[in-house]
Amino acid sequence: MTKFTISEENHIKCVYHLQQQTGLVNTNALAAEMQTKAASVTDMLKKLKLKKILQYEKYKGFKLTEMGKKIALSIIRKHRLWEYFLTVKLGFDWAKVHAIAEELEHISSEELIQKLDDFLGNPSFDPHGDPIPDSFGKIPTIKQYNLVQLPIKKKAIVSSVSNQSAQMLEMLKHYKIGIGTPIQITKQFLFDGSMEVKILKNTTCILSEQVAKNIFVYYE
Amino acid sequence: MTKFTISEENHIKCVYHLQQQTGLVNTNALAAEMQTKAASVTDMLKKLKLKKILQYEKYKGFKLTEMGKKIALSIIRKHRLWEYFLTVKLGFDWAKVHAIAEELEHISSEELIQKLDDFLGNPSFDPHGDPIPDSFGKIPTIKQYNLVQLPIKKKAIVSSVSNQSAQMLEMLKHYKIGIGTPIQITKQFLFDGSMEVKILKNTTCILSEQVAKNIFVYYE
DNA sequence: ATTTATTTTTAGATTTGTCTAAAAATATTT
DNA sequence: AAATATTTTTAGACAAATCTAAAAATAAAT
Repeated sequence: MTKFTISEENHIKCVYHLQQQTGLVNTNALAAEMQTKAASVTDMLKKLKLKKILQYEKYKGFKLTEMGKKIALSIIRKHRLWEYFLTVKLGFDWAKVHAIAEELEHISSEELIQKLDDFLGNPSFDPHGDPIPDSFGKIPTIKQYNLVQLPIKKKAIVSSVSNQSAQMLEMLKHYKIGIGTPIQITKQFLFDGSMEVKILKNTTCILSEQVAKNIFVYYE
Repeated sequence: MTKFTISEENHIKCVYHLQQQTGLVNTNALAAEMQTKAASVTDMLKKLKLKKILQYEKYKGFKLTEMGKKIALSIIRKHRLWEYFLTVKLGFDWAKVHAIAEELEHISSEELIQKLDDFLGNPSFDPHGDPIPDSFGKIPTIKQYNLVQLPIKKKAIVSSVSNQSAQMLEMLKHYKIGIGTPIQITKQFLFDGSMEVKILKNTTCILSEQVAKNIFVYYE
């Protein structure tokens, strides 16, 4: 795979995210997302078209080629693996990891990413609950559930937490619930939606419905 | 501390290394080391002088200011911590880590480096045996010894290995000797310089003088 | 102490990524 | 469908980091 500049990589990644929502992407949308000007985007589009990253007709909008998608996914893979590393291994707050991963995702070594992936235990989701593509660009299709949806007694793994307020993080820290923690609902209290949850194999705790619906898990 | 471009950082680091050997650095030497042209170096020198990183008089050679040294040391710190991470945590060969660390050293977050340092257990030496400056730029002065110099029975920590041939690495892997491994000489055989070495608290092994002089340790 | 060689700097060009302002294409409204 | 508004592209400029070729300063050699 050819090498790209940081600016090129950022544009590719951004087009990928936009076209997930809208199919075809247009110049102004990309400019807004990239915090740059439409004219600059046009320049970049020409360059990326030449490199066969984009299908692009003047005034008509654009989208990634297969090659372009592959590159986007490899950048997203790096980003999410680094985010996982920063939170799970270095103990960063969820809120801070994105900006740092924006830099780390441009480190080029493929071997580094493969080894990092193994070191982390080949996680399927980053700390924000977004799936981590594998080295072929395949995105895991395992469904995520929040704890309200999780069947009782089913063993599952915490994959993400949607509400990342300080209070929430504080609470999770107290109960030693983190990304990758094995978890199991042992009892449900229907009158208020709260539940008893077994963590690891040790502790149990009671979580309110309010909290439970913000904790996401997957199983199998 | 102000922000610098990757190119600026690389020049600063390079001047630091050169002035360690020669005191004053001259244009051609830096150009050679940076794999660039003398004219490009002159341009960069002007820029760095303006930013008060260098003391520089036309045609007279140059060296870093105190500020410049501080910045150089913070880059070197990052480089060596990442090298340590790559070998000890990700299992990279010594030979491969330098190139990757050249990229990682430019990631800007100070908090990242502080957390990485803690995660690694605040190591004093990188896998090549070079000292890792602390967050104030202080370089550890603890002396390193090779195993031939290490007093018998003295408990020490493996800090680096100078001969990084495949055979050597193979052997170290087999005996589970790595950076950070506690080690102790239990017996010396004067007739051939070989020695019996206790590793961790478990295994012992016999190392030839040839091998022993390539393994570096520190204690206290 | 001249001449010659080496080192360093300047002057001017190039590439990359960005910008502004104006022109061109497309969309929307009356 | 003509007028107006919006979007997109072009044209030309600029800063950063590099280069080549030539000039200037310094060092070495006769």
